[in-house]
Amino acid sequence: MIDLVYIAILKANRLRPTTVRLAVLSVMSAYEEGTHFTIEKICDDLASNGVRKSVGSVYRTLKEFEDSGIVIRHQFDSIGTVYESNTGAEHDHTVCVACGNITEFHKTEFDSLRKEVVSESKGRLIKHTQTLYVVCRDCL
Amino acid sequence: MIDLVYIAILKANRLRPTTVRLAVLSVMSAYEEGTHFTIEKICDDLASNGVRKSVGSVYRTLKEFEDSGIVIRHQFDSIGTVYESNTGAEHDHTVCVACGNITEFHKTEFDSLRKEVVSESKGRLIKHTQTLYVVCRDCL
DNA sequence: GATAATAATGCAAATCATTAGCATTTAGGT
DNA sequence: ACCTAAATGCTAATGATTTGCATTATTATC
Repeated sequence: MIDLVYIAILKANRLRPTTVRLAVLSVMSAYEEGTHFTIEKICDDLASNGVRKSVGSVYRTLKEFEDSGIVIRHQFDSIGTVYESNTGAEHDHTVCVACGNITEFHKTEFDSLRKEVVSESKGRLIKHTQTLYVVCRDCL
Repeated sequence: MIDLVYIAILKANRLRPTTVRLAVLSVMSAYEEGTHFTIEKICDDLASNGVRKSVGSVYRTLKEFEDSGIVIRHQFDSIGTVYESNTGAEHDHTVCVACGNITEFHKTEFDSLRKEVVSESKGRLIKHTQTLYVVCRDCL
């Protein structure tokens, strides 16, 4: 069963392997790596697969996944809340203000600059967000 | 009248100098530069000054100010929506996850890195946001 | 300065995304 | 299989923000 992988993921996070959670993991796994998706998209995809689950449960599930680090939640201006699978790879985002397309980038130079800023203020860095709002190549 | 300055600001943005707008500009001007404030704070301060205005009007006013570039709106994780007067000076933010204190910083090196990222993807940069979530010196 | 045309305001209802309560169902250990 | 704890569905509640509309204020015109 393919579900074994999902069950393992859930167990690793002390979450019981229930139908909602397995189904959400399943539709998520069909997305390309780096895909950003909404709660609504998950619900639609569940429905397309003939899985009828309540919106409330999907909200709860995504929140549990966020708490467990299985997904990361983002809030982008004029886009709203989106999620992505957490690959563990740090990255920032570009959002096209014309088409809404979201991409990721990573430049290590940013990290050292951020460390500088935080050490100058004598604080401790917990996390960061950086988003570049652009008009992408295709929309230009 | 001190109001002359506010009237000028509003006229420059094709906004009629009405009591709500003047009052909001007035309470905003009492804040230190770099202060981040909420709608609720504005409403409270209006009330403290004996100015009774509807919440709806304050929302409308702040949106108009945002559209005009008089203020900038931000959405921070676990803090929500805050505004600040737009001084025209580009900057990013640090938010203390313990006390909620918001500070600003600017490092030009970030700007050139961002330009690099955008030019590599052949897009055009419209704006950006960068927020460092920290535990500040005082909270450590 | 009075007046007509236009914009702004207050108020309450509507909206939107998200959360919570509670009765019912399901999973895990024994 | 059985019991306890957790998960689910459903609906109502929430909180922040927006909107419709009747009333009031501002501006441009005479």
